[in-house]
Amino acid sequence: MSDALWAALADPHRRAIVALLLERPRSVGEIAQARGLSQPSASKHLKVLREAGLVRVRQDAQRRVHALDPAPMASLDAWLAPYRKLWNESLDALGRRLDERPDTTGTSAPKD
Amino acid sequence: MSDALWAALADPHRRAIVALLLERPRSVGEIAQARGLSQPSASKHLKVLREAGLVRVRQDAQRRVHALDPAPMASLDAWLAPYRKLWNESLDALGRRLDERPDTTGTSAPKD
DNA sequence: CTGTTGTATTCCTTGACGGGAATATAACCG
DNA sequence: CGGTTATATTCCCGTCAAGGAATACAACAG
Repeated sequence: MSDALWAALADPHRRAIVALLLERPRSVGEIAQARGLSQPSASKHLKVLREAGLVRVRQDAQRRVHALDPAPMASLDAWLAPYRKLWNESLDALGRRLDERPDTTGTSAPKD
Repeated sequence: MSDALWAALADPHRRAIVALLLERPRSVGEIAQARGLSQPSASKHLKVLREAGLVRVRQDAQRRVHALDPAPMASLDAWLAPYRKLWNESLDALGRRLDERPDTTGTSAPKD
């Protein structure tokens, strides 16, 4: 449950990279092109992901093939676990309430 | 999958607040004291959590009692789902995944 | 209305983060 | 060896978020 993990995933580009690597390992160049990033930018983001333990590198000639390491995700899942119970109850209750009363129960809608 | 949600949870103080609210709803002052935050700081963090939809507020006299709304956590869970498969399948298979591309490099020992 | 409590907001400063350009490093090929 | 490809790193800069102090605002008690 390191801060580094959260910080790494807080960036949309990095989440996109992680999603890319979910499909298959890719080189830095592939990632940069796929996400429309400059090469240095991709390299830097990958460094953050590496240091968060989310990604591992294998060297293939001049290429550096990055692969997802889903292990840290498990700690996210563990962190999420206590809340999971809650939202199951909440959604359940909400559904019931909505069935009974079609009313705006301030569920969310962050208006601004 | 709003960035606001990730940004809100990227901060350790805010994760701590969320954990506090998992136990029971609390007023701003209680939260500030429990986490050793100044009152303005607590108020600001709670605002971020509110705007991320993670917290809802009920007014009790002059107090503002904040309660956790676990619903947004569900989107985190959904985001996590594809990765959950990976680490559930078998962590042993990770090594195989990393060596997915057959090559002459016989060094399979994971570095880092 | 006046004072008091609880909370929100503003102002300011500081440090971290991300992007771009240029450059450095590494691995390969001839 | 020199040259080429792939990636990493550095430097600079604009932006943004967080913290502290002071203040504004809201709800209540009398």
